[in-house]
Amino acid sequence: MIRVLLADDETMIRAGVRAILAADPEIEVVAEAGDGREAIDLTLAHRPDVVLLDIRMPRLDGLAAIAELRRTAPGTGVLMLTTFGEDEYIARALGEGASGFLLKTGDPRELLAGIRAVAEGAAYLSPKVAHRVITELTGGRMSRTAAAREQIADLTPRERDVLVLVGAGLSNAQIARRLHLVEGTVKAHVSAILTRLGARNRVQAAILAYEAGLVDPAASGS
Amino acid sequence: MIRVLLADDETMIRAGVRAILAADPEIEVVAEAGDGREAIDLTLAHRPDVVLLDIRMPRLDGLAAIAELRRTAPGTGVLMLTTFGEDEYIARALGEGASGFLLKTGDPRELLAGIRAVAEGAAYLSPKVAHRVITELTGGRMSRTAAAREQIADLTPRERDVLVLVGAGLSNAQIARRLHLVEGTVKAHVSAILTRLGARNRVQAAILAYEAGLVDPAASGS
DNA sequence: GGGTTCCTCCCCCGTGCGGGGGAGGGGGTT
DNA sequence: AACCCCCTCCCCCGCACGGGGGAGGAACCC
Repeated sequence: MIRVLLADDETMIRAGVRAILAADPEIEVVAEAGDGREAIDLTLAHRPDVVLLDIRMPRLDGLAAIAELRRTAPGTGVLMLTTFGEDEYIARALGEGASGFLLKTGDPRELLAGIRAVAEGAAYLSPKVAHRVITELTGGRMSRTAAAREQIADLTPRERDVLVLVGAGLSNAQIARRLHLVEGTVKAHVSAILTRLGARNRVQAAILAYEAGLVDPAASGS
Repeated sequence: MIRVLLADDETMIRAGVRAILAADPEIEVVAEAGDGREAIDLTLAHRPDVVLLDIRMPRLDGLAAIAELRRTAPGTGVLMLTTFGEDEYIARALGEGASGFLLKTGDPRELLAGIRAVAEGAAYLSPKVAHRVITELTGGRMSRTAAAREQIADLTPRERDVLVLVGAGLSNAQIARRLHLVEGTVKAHVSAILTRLGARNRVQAAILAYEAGLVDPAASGS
């Protein structure tokens, strides 16, 4: 028997999910919450196997609730419920410790499959977002990264050297010392970089470098 | 009916998987391959819904096979089979386009659940590796992101507003117009941001904002 | 009431940034 | 040979940036 807690501020959604889950004899909804705070309290009281968590909720939103749930009830699986188009939260939610993602627009069978998977400790991503999420997670931000890489590809090698250091937050003088150049030369390179990348200032160039994966984050501090 | 292709160089594994899948009336093993090359040829010939792919195989290993499968048979779901301890391949396999991961030491029900999930287009990660993989994937930048988030957390709300625009590459004057402020006020905020974040210039602040997920990439161009 | 923090705005001032243009040498291609 | 691109360095110049310090009003807490 899989015990489920259902947290969503929209009662219609709760009713729908409850109806779907009622059809499965192995799944039992033990409690329902209307906001994040309540979801945490009821989780501690009922100790469900899986918490279905809406991302947007009053008082304490789903994203913040995950972190607290992972601390206070580490054995409980967290499955996020989301509306199509809220992709930007997915990576963060997974980072906070969510085990899966379901689209509210998805097939009822996905809901059951997702709950089963999470109850066993597995991770489950809803079909329509699975590929996007994986490429985003593994790629760093693949869609943007691709564009950034293309732009950076037609920089000269030396310009890329300079761009890396720009991306680390170094001044032209610091870059000059690092590359054994005169500051004027660095300025010339930076100007060339800006025009080639279509960036208006070094901050935008730095962001592009960062998106393309040129920046070694460990070096950002030095 | 879910059509499955089974690719593994060890016949014992194939026999075991076949036995498990035989118990499920909805799943049919349409072909078996002993190496990666064969797996690709048979996939093109039989067009299965899901390919179960061992990571280590002769001729063409599983990792290389994924990439080719994604190109030649994009509609086919790829589910990796792995022995415990091969974690380092997981991230790369997912990056290549695999939809899931199963441990050979796992419960038979995981195998069935994973195949069903992947057949529907969802992603499935085996229980014992799910958490590690997610933390590793998000962790690539999560470790830094966590630090960046903490630093940014103790900015005032208004300072975060400014930082977002700094991260988009806007000048102080542009930020002032956007926020209906005088440029001097923006400069005061930026100065405060730099000292609080320990950044030496706005580029480093922008990188921190970017790492913390504050920057909306769509806005970077304006 | 006094205290704090935040937000807003003001001053001055030094310097780093970014655009303009030019110039020389080296390494390619045609 | 002539050509083009890359890398290096030089000049000037205007402006944006970043640090310093101060100040008033609003909101909060003790």
